[in-house]
Amino acid sequence: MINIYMIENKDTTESQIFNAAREIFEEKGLSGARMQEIADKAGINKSLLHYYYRSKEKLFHSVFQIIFKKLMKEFIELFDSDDSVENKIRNFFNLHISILQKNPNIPVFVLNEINQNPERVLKMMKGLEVEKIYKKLFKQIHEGIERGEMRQVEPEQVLVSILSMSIFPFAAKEMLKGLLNMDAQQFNAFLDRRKTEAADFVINALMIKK
Amino acid sequence: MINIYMIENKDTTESQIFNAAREIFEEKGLSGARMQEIADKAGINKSLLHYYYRSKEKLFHSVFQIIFKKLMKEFIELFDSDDSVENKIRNFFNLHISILQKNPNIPVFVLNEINQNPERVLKMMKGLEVEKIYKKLFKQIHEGIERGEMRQVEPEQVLVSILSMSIFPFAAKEMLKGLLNMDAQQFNAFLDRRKTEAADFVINALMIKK
DNA sequence: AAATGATTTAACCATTTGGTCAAATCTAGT
DNA sequence: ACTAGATTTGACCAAATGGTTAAATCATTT
Repeated sequence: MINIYMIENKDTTESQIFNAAREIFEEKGLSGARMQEIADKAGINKSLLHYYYRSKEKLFHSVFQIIFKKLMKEFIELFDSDDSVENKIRNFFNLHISILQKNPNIPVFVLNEINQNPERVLKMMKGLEVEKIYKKLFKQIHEGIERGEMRQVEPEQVLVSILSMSIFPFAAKEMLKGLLNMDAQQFNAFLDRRKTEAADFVINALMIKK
Repeated sequence: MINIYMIENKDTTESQIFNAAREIFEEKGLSGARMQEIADKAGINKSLLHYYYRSKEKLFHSVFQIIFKKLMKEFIELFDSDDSVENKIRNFFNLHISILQKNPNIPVFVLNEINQNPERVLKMMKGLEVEKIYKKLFKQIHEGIERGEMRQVEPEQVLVSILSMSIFPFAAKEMLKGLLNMDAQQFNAFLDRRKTEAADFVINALMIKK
């Protein structure tokens, strides 16, 4: 079976299949994707898909699992550090928006599948130490409030706001482009500015100014 | 439970079909929905679907159009008023989160379809006066900045942040429940608190305190 | 080069699915 | 009651789709 480090290896048939499947599934979702289309994109016979991954469901599961776990690991690494809250927020928006600019389809893909099949995702999350995403951050926020440096906020709300502000613009990309009347280039520049603007926004919402 | 997204006349066959289609499409999306399933839910024959709506695509289009336009109208009404920025923000989170609590599937449904078929959505938006969503709000923010009451923010970023913070929690609902270890009831209470917490958050991010 | 096991292909298959059609039934106007 | 038009049904169809299978080909070992 494929693992996270094999995605890059473009030589093997298995990774060719995997990468083709990843592209198609990201674009069209589970029910929208066609096995024939994946085979075509991988440049192989449809039977070969079933030779490596016995069914569409299994192929999808491998693809989804790897993308989802990678995403979660990024969140965890960033928020589980001993860095200051302010630095975590700045680094998060910077890094995370940059990653999604290169993989703009991931948010809708993941959100859609989560809604379609919550059990799968919940099971996956149990395998990861997801509480690492917020454990330290929440403690830091509580301390900040006690010290009188931060407003009386609910840490869960802050975390959700941070995730919202970085993920949603990608999920709603096409709508926002239409709404704000931007072309692809302008929207990309908007996202570049957002890396610091969103961080400033959150920090100002959080901190009590002197 | 009756809410504004249901079409008024519940008696006619057409509205029965429409409501069944709305439920199934919201849950499973265009490619995931089955005409037979919609017919079953409407309590009618599958042929009747094709009698009223000639094809799956046409049925989907009617459903999507109505949901999307209603959604946009809400945004417009709220932001196009002469209310203060602060009131607009408070009213928006209050009203919008309440509506989505009753229709929690709409965000993923709409976001997914927007990504699948951006042209359809863009065409729809041209029919509405979408610029009304931000025209007055942006002017108010610019004035607030000039008066020294608001930080030097980019109005577009603020609008996107507001939309993110209210819509994303619904799109990511199942993931957030898993992440924060909440059951349905706890998550609903979380959303209730969010109506004011999110508004406070944005207002604090925006305003310069004395 | 023969044998063996892994990989790849082409031809099929069964089911699902969106859609059609002609007949039946119901409704309203005369 | 009769007719015309709208509504509803059940039987059917063609295409699409996920999946299977047996045979062919390739690579490796002996």
